[in-house]
Amino acid sequence: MRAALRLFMKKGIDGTTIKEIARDAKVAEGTLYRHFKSKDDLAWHLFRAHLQQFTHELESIVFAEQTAEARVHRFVEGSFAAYESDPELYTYLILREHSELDKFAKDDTHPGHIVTRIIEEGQKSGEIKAGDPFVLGSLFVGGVIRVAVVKMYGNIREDLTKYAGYVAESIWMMLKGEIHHE
Amino acid sequence: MRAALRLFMKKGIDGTTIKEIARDAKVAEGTLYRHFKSKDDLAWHLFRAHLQQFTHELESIVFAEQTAEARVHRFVEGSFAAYESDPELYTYLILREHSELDKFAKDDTHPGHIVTRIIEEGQKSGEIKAGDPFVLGSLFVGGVIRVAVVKMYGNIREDLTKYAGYVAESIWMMLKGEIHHE
Amino acid sequence: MRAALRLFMKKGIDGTTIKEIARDAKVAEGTLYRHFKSKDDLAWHLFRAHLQQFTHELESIVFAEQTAEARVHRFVEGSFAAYESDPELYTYLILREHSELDKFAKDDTHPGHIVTRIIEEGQKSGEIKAGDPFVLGSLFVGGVIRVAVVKMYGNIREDLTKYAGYVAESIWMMLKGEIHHE
Amino acid sequence: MRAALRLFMKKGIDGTTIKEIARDAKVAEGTLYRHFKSKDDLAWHLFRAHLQQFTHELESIVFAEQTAEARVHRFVEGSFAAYESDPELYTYLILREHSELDKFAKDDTHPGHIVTRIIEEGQKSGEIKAGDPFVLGSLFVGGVIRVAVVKMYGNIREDLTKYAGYVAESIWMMLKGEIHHE
DNA sequence: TATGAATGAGTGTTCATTCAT
DNA sequence: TATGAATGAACACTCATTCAT
Repeated sequence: MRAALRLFMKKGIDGTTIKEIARDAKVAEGTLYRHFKSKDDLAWHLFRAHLQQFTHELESIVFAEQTAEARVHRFVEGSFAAYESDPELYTYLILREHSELDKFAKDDTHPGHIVTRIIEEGQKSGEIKAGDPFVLGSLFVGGVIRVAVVKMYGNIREDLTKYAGYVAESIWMMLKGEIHHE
Repeated sequence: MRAALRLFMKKGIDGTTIKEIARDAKVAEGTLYRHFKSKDDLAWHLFRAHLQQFTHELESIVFAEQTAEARVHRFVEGSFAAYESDPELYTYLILREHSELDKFAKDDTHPGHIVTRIIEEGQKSGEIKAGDPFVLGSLFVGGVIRVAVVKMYGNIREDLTKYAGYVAESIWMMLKGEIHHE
Repeated sequence: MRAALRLFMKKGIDGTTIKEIARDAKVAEGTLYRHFKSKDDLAWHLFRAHLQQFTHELESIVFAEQTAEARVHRFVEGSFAAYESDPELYTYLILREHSELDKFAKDDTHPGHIVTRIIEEGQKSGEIKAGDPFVLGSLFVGGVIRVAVVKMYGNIREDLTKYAGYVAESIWMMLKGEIHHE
Repeated sequence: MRAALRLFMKKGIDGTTIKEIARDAKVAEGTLYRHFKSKDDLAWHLFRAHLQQFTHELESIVFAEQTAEARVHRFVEGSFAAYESDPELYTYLILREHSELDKFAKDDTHPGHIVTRIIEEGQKSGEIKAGDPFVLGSLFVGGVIRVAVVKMYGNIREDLTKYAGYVAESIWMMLKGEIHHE
């Protein structure tokens, strides 16, 4: 629901009332309860459904590639393209990941897993340097997320897709195995 | 206030009630209002005072160094040491930075500024490669933050200080000027 | 709202809680807020709407008469009839005029204005004696109000309408021009 | 307590906090409880003591006179003089008589009793016309009170003592026995 | 099926009162 | 005796949820 998304993003989940969502969505409050068990349920669906879709799309794009380096590029491009295609939605996804949504079980469907897999497979093949995959994965995915956050706060003005290549290369510098000079 | 910190961290600011804080702190609700004008005021003090102190300390450590590379190391070490010295506090600082605290003015005292300065000065001296400092800074600081978040969620178990050198080197690979290939 | 009226009258506005009103009115607290923005809003509506209606009705009855003496009679009759038709309401109107309602703007719609006009017009025509119209008006309206208050406190037991003629004549003795000695 | 009086008058009893009274009186909150059992006790003392003193003084002045007419004059003069000598105090006495003080038992010491006695004795001697003494007394005392209220709200600007003679004569016109033309 | 008025538990906050110092 | 920090019951008000229409 677009209306709920916009409101959740702007004012947080707790800060948004069912009345507001209903008004913006031009339905009655009671009607929302035919579709969602509760407000939390609505927030959870909104979050979960979109995150899942994003993760799956990104997954298929990324793992169509065979080299770790290409995968990193696809991941960054895919993430930035998604953000720019719907900044409202992705802002919500990023910013509400923690905070109010902590009450819901953390689970498996998360882009972090893509990154972990890129790294583990890359390490196995020697393309990516040694080190705890969670640490390396955090550096990777944390950077990508942060770029979006900083853009959202207005310090980055250009379309993120412009930076995708640069960002992917930078991250690759950080990850690549030292031997693979070639 | 330890109790408030723990609760804010666990359940968010809006999700925590004054009654809970008072009970955990073993004082009466009214007593809290002798020290803080409101719940938001409490959250804001908790956030602001500690963030400021952390930023200032980190700043003096980092800029005691002259080379960009050393600065990056100090930044990572300082951040991880701070986190480990009081994970509760830093988890709160990291997790609540966005979301509920948005209602308070975003301002100047933020570790992000340290990173931006490291990068801008490093670019001037040629130690750090060209590129939008906010993009590069986001990659840097986003990675550091994310490592702490992932540790908090349990996927990293070791003391973060153990990883500081590795993380700093990784980030340095990402930032360093290409000329410096030696 | 009957319940609110009764309670406000008995215990004052500040002394009455929303919970009590809701209980007496057999609705939930929240329901009251569908109809009134706040407790003050409820008190204000109760006060204002009724006072206005009373003033307007009294005005048209009084100024249908042409002589000052007849107007005084109509004013007293109208006031006492109103009181007896709904002592609860008028007790509230009289008792809460000052005190808690001071926070609301004092304005134009008030029976005091009727009295002032009766006196000013009566003085112009020579029917009413000279003197500050506000002083004379206070003697007039103060007496009428006080009779109702004393009845409310139980020292007068009969229906006030029985006294209307006597009271009006008494007031007229006080107001009439000295020339009009028959 | 001057401070309490001023505050009670300005903001009502419920609207005034012990903290405010203590601050204005330059004592600690706890100290007030050495002198008064509770806030209501303080209000009650303030009200009762002053009302009693006023009533007693007025009583001795009024009943020093032997004729009803002179007594009416003394009553009005005494009331207006008291008001002007301390408008703050008498405003409090008049305006808070009902409302918040209803919680305290209505009792005997009240200027209304003076008026009732003037009238009953005047009727016995034939100086004052027939009629329910409470009705006549209400017209009398209600007028006097109202003049003070209207002055307080600003519609009468002169010193009330200036009007005392005029007001007393007016009231006397209303009360005097018809035979006593002399 | 859709509505939105009604509900009442729960919120942040206030403040009369107590009591250790 | 005087203080003022601490208390916690009580308040006005909100809002997720229900349910008669």
